[in-house]
This record gives sequence, structure tokens and C-alpha cells, in this order.
Amino acid sequence: MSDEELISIWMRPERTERSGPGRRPGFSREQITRTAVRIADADCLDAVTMRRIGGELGTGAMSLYRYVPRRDDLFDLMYDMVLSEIELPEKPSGDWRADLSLVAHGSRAVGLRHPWLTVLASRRPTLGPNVLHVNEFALGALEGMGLDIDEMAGFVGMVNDYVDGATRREIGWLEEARRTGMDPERWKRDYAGPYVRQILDSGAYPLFGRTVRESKAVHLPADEAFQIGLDRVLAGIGAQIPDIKRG
Amino acid sequence: MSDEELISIWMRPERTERSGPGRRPGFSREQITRTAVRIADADCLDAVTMRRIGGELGTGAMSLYRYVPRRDDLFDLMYDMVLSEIELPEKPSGDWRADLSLVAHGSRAVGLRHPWLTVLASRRPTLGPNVLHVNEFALGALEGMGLDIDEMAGFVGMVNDYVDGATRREIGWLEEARRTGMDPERWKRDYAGPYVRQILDSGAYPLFGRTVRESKAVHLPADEAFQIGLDRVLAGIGAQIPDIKRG
DNA sequence: ACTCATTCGAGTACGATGTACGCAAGTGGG
DNA sequence: CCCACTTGCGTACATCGTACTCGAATGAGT
Repeated sequence: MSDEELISIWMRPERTERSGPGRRPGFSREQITRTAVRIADADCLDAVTMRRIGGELGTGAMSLYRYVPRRDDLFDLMYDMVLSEIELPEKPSGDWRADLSLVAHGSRAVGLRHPWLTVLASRRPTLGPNVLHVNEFALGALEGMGLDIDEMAGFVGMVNDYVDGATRREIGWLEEARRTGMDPERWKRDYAGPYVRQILDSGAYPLFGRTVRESKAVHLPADEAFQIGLDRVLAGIGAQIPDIKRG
Repeated sequence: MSDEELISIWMRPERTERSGPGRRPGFSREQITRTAVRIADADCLDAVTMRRIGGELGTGAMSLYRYVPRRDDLFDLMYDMVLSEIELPEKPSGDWRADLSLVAHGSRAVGLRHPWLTVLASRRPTLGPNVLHVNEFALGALEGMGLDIDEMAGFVGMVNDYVDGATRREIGWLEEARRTGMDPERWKRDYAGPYVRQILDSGAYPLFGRTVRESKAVHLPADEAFQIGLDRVLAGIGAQIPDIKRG
């Protein structure tokens, strides 16, 4: 792995099903990735160290490098792996709102189940098979409606951007609390609380104050708040789709 | 810094303008933050190490801890500092499209000038003064139009989500190329190119293929592509605003 | 059955990181 | 002038990714 092997991980198929000489592999890329995901879920992304993964697999850190060229590539694999949890029908149904909602809710669920996902999403783009598959389905939902490919991609992008942003906001503080090792209650009371109160008391940001005081969405179940925002995005898209096939 | 001083950085005012005994501070939080920003701009976020900052300031790493409690807090300071580059008038103009466009273009410009910003944005939320100020202006753009605060925040969120996502996409591969130390041309040719071609040749993702082949937006100047997407988002919002004050 | 190229597992080692700790040097109020 | 207090900074430690290395395992060719 030391020479000029700077190739996308997706073009580096795992060496398996081989029938030559040499010792048989004792692990697999998929197994290592699954372990890494479990660690990230349980602790956080920073806890995903090569030594830790090796430890959980009963081996050393360096053994993993037979399967994964670099740690960053492992992150790509993790990202793509959890996207496979989004369950989609084979083909879009023809109801674009329902189809895009499916993608949106699926993406959100994955993001909540794996809070490190949004962090990886902003690091570097990756085009694994599952990313491509979800993207393909989403684009397919808008096919045959008289839109050109840029419009389709634009609308899909709007939905994705909303989902990413909303999920990030939803996780946000909660994850930060966990990362600092405080329980969320204590964190809210001792860390964020006093500062927010100071902002409110300063009176310098009245509209921010209103979002804290008057917001009904804050007290809504997160699912409902997400749905309301998603409806807003879909309504915005719907208003721009030519009447031909408006749902 | 070792005991229970787990407090938001924004509630930890720098000890300055003091008139007691003791040596005078030789640096400042602002100076350290500015240096950190410069390093991140020139190299990347990972290059922002305490030793490197200290080096550029002609001192050691540990000296910085007199001004910044933890490295993560320094990231919060960096984030908030560059947001001050967004120039906004004192009050929203009354034309909500123009005002939100101002925020959007400003945010994008900052994101492009400091490509590490989107990475920090996804790490943990921060409520520095400049973040609050920009947010206040954006909310103000939608004030007095018969919207409740949740709707206002929702629409502002949509714009922010779009800008974040679009900027991320715009930077994305370019930054990844820089991070691996390759020049973008070579990176595109040797790293991404072959893989994208493989995807296209596989024929498994026809719509992805169309986004690569038929897209006109790809060949558009980035500014225009951003503007088109922004117009889409604003149009979506406009369609949902009661007619009272529709622009 | 023996050989041997080939592959895997894993130990060692290196440079780098954040930061806890401790102490010398500088400084203004009594 | 003294002394409590603050800052600057060197040392030290645990931890990280990963380059390098070598013995052990393995199957094809003879």
C-alpha cells in the first residue's frame, strides 16, 4: 500500500475468491466495516481507531491494512454501508411526492441511527454503490414529468439538502452532549442553558428570542417537525413543476 | 483549565483590560483565531495544530491554552470569525428575496473562501455572535409578512440548507484533491475519472449517467449554477407565502 | 510428496497530535 | 520593596495512523 496506489476505494475490489497460493484471508472488508460502524454508533467517530477495530476483531491494527488501504477509505465504506439500510422499492411508484418522501424519511432514519453520518458527509464526497442507488431512485421519482436532468437533480438536491440540514439540527446538541461525556440533561442545564439565557436577556436578538419562546415546533415530536419541514420543501418543488403531471 | 471548567466558549470572556498584578498578556484570542484561520485557508483544517499556530506566532503550543481552553473551542471561534465577513445592512430592506439572497451569497462566498467551514458546520452547532447576527438578519427579512416564527425559521432553514449543500458540492472534489496533495487536473484524470467512467460504462445508473452527460449546469460558471438553484429555493418559498406582501 | 512463490497476521517503530503539569519570569498594589 | 498573581513555555505522556518487516500458512507445479 505504500507506492502509488492512490485509487478510489470503489475501484479496488477486495481480493477474494482467489484460487492461487498463499494464506486464506481471515477477515473481510465487510466485516471490518461493520465493526467500525458498530464502534461509531456506540461511542463516536473518533473512537473508530485502527487499534480499536483490531481489538474488537481479536487482532492487531496493522492486520486491517490488508483489507483497507487507508482509514479514510474505511470511512467511505462505512458511509456507503449504512446507506444500504434505506429500503426502497425496485422502481419509483409514479407518485413523486411519495417516492421522495420515502428517500427523505429513509435518509433521516439512517442519520439518526448513525449520528456520525452527517460528519462524514461533509468531509469528502463518495460515490459508493448505495449512494448511487439511492440517488438513482430519487432521480427516477422525477422522471417523465417534462423536467430536464438539471431540474431533476436540482429538486433532488433540495430535498437532500433539507434532510441533511434537518437531521444535523436534530442531532446537533444531543451529540455534542454525548461527545463531552455529559448526560443531555446536565448538559442542557449547565452548558447551553445559561448561555441561551444570556442571549435572551441581552435583548440583542429579538427574533432568535422568539424562536426560543414562541416556537411550537420545538415542543413538537421530532418526527412531526421533520414532516412539516419536508412538506414545505415538497410544496416548494410542486409549485415549480409544470402542470402536465402535477400530482 | 483542568477542572470543571466545561463552559461554552462564548461565556468565557477573554481576561483582558485587567488592572491587577501579573504579567501582561502577549497574545490575544482574536490574534490566535486569525492565525488559525489563515493556516486552515492555506493548507487545511487538519493543519491547524496547536504547535503550528504557536510556531507561526513565535511561541510554543502550550502558551495558547492561556487564551483558548480547548482546541474545539478554537474551531468555534474560527467559525464565528469568518462569518463576520458577511456584509449586511443594518436592517432588512423589506424585499425578502433580495435580503435572503444577500445572506445566501454572503454565506457561499465565505464557504468558498474558507473551504473548511462546511466541515466545522457539521461537527457541532455553535451560537457565536456573528452566527446570531446573520440569523437575526435572515429572520428579519421575513418579518411582518403574516408568518409565524416557525414558518420564518423553516424558510430561513431551507435557504441555509441549500447554501450549505450547494457550497459543499461546489467545494467537494476540489478540496479532496487538495487534501491528497494532487493537483486537481491529475486528480480528476487519475483518481475520479476512471471510476466515473466505470460507473457510466456499467449502465447500472442511467440517470446518474444523464447528470454527467446531459447536464448543462455542470458546464455553467459556478456562480450561475448557484444562482439558478437559489432561485429555485426562493421560488418554492414564494409560492407558500400568503399573498399579503408577496414581492 | 516436495518445493516455492505468494499471501496473510502481527509485532515493532516513528513521527505527530492534544494537553496536563510545573516552574521561571514578569508586574502592579500594598 | 515585597509579594500575590499572571503569563510564557518546556517537559512528559498517552494515543493516533501507518511504514516496514518477517514468520506462518497455503496451493500449484513438479
